[in-house]
Amino acid sequence: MGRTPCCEKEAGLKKGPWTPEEDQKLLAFIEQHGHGCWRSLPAKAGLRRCGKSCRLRWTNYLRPDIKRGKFTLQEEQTIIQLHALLGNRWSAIATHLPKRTDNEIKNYWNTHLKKRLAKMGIDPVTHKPRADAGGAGAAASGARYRAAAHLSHTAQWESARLEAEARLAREAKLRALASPPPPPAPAASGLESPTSTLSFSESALFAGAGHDDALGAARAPAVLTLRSYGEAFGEQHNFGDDADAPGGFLAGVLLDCAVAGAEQRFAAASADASVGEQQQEEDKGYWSSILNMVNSSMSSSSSSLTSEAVTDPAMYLPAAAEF
DNA sequence: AAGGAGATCAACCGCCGTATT
DNA sequence: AAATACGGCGGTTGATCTCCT
Repeated sequence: MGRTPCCEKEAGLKKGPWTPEEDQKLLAFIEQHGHGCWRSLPAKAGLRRCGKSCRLRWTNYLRPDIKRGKFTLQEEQTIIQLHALLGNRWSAIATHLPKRTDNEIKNYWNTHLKKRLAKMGIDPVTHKPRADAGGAGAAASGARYRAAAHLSHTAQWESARLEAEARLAREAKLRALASPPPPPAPAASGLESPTSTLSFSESALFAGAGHDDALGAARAPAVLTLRSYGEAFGEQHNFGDDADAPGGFLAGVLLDCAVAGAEQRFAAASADASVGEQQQEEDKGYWSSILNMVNSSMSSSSSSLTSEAVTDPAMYLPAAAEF
């Protein structure tokens, strides 16, 4: 009954940090044979490790397509936005950050971003200004609370959509394996995602931006979030009145948090002489870039993001601080 | 220079959903 | 249908590094 017995509990397996020799063995084996079944890999590669440990070492460290080092501002923004949408679903967030591992993103969130948001008076879990923060937080508008009330619903909506995307992708892959490949699709028709609210032209942007099609499609919701920033900004300023539009409310919360947090932080910084000028400049640049994204999408369209807006690389660059 | 505190991050642990027998 | 393995995920830990006193 069942599969062959697992030998994972086998005694004498090594734990702890990997040595360069072990890395070399694992790399050499995978380069030559691929990883195949992780369970049987250690024995074949001559490693006294469990398969799980090998898989982890490969996916988090040895894989050649891993980018290491400091996170860029754009990456930070993406993480914050996606965390607001998806919560602690690090693997889902990692699919939108090419070459970053879920473990790295999780670590970065826990050691940097979470603290930074908390310091700014934003609850890193709800992405709302903390009730006990006072100041700008206490002065939150009715719209902010209205937005908060919809947060859960919106996140669930987006989460369900992402799951549907994944399911459809799996099914498509299975179909592709079972039948000969279709002729190349026309450049811009008939490829709309059945679940995404993103137009093909928007999805295609990623595919044409140096990523493969699958990755481009996977990143599409990130664009959705950026567009939502624009929608929310319009909503907050009476540009639109579609209160039930998915994404808009959530983005409203984020934008509101960003502004309130920045205001509060700057006020605190002014009062507290211990906060250095450099830190203030960093914060200004950080939050103004978020606002810049909003403005970029606003200027191209008040209700939706055009392809021109997204293809403009300047949209992802830090804006000059104009506080 | 030394020691303590805090920050960082690689790796482990335990759980869960899916695949396999 | 049930039992079991496998792969993946998120939470947590602990060794190491860096900064501060």
